[in-house]
Amino acid sequence: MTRKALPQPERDEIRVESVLQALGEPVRLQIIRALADAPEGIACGEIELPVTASTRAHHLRILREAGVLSTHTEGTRRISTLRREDLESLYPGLLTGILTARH
Amino acid sequence: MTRKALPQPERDEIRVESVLQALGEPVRLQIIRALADAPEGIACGEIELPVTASTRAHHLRILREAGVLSTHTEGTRRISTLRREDLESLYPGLLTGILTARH
DNA sequence: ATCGTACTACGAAGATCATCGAACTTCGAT
DNA sequence: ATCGAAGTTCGATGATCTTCGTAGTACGAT
Repeated sequence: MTRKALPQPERDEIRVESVLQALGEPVRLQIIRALADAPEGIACGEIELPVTASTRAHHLRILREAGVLSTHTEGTRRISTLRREDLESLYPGLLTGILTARH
Repeated sequence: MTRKALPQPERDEIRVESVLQALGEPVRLQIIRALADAPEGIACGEIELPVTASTRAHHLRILREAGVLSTHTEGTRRISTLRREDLESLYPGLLTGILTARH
């Protein structure tokens, strides 16, 4: 089984603006909440979403390029995980603030 | 001198999604940073921004309707203040996280 | 080697958004 | 009562974004 990480910004390349823009979309917020409940990561197909697979891939790419999540391949699957440490170090409290919100 | 508050959502009507969407825009982030440095509030014309007055008004309205800031009139001027308490209570750490970010 | 699964990349369509100028309102000052 | 300053609203324009279907890639299993 092969394992490969997809390109993503280094911690010091992450910009608030991009992170907030990435998070300010309902579907992507849903993805983040799903990932928060799965520290070991989730395959993108496993997240229940009201959009097609290609749209799903689009949103995951935006989140990854913003630096919000990390993705690596495991066979044909792509496992995504929240970049909790990086986000917490850059914007302490932001993630928690978002995740603890009533929804 | 007349004083009147402009319509804005109650604390329990504020939605994360709207807040994040409001904050995920460069000009609006600039406004928030300016407001954070002025606890007593700022007249919208006093914030240096690379946009015209009407665009400025547009952004302030979005921020107000999202529940991020509060606006009241003072004569012909409109003073805006960050809704720090409400935001801190709803999403603890979020504002601080954003404001302490390198930019 | 062929097949199915999981996912991505591309191009198009429609929706949403930022921006502007022009017209209008409101207030304070002359 | 007229003027100027501060700010808003409206409609239009162009840019950006979400969404989709189709076609394609990569991998594991048969």
